[in-house]
Amino acid sequence: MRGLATILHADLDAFYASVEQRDDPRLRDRPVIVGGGVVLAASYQAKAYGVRTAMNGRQARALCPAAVVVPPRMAAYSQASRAVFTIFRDVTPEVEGLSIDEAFLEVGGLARIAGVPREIAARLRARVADEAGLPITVGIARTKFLAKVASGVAKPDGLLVVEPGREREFLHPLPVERLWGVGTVTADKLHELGVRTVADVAALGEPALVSRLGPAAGRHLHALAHLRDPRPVDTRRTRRSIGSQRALGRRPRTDEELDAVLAGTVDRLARRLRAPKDGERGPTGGRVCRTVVLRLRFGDYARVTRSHTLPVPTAHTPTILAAARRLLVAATPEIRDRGITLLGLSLTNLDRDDALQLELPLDAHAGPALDTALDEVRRRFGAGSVARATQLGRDQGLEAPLLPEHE
DNA sequence: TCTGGGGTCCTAGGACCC
DNA sequence: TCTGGGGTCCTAGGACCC
Repeated sequence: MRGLATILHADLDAFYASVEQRDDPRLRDRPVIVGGGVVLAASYQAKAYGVRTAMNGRQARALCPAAVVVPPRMAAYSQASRAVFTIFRDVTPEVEGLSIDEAFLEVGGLARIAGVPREIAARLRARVADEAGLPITVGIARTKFLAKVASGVAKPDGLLVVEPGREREFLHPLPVERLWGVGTVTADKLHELGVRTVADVAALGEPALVSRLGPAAGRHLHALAHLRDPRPVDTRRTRRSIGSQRALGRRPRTDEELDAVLAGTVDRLARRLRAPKDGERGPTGGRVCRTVVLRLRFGDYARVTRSHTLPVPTAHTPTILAAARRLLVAATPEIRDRGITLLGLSLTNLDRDDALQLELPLDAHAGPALDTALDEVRRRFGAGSVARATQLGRDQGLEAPLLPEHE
């Protein structure tokens, strides 16, 4: 039973840099850059000099010579994130994490016990400041999209409510670049159509947007410009892929070096699959993957992917490594040709690992160990499951010798 | 600008099946 | 013998986000 949707978008400000300023008083009120080769985060004092996330480190230091550059401490950021998400979930169980530092909170049902949304958000901001020591901006609206846009407008350390009925006057004057989902490419395409504000988008009409941006993006943007966004806060979203990649520099690499990097990457990823940490999206349990994606960046910085889908989902390191190696070997001639500057791997098509793994002695055909195992299968998957599994095994050409005929 | 590392979602073409 | 539409799965690439 959801009441009228009221959605908070809570977004920590300059997250990594704020954690550094919190943990080292000497950094407070000073320009701080997290990351060396490239800027992972910049404090607002550094942003004032034009420093931006993802900027080249040398360029950033040139813009802001007074900045303190600190190496990232990912463990500290994870811990800070968990503390903040604990506060979120204390406000409402309906929390949907978007990333390490932002989430949607549905507070529509809380009016009678917790007050109006502005009060709920003000208390949330105060608690995050007091208990986690971090600045956070909150946008409030009837839809996710507007809440997200509102927090972006209110940053840093702000609170902005888009009042019901006043959505259009808030949204339409904004430049299209403000919209969630519009990046440089889409913004350029819109500019070519003479579109600069959201009002221009709304006036354009869906067919024109679809023909320029494609069906999904066009329809989506058209709906958003007309304030239509039915997406509810979804607490159950789970990860769709995990990945890891490493920049390799320009130096030539031997096949052996690349294989070692690949093996290390597969090992880390497979471990994460089998035993994921409780992340901002809540406990995930064991996972399996079915598709292995090799990511390469050549010497000229062009990127490609090569993928393979396995017949059966797995979290088995050697199985994943074998698939990844085949992809890498197939790409080796091109790598020799063009050089390689990045090697990465993604595991996608994730699913819950709900396969029941039971170890049985080899001679268990009719023994009590088998009966116990089959009881467990029936308990977990229902009375007919053993018979279905037997048939499935036959269909796939397995003899299914352990499964009794009479089921 | 000599360019990280972690993700999400969409598109398009080909294979394959009915 | 040729042609048809609909649907799913796989692969590769691209835009976008933090």
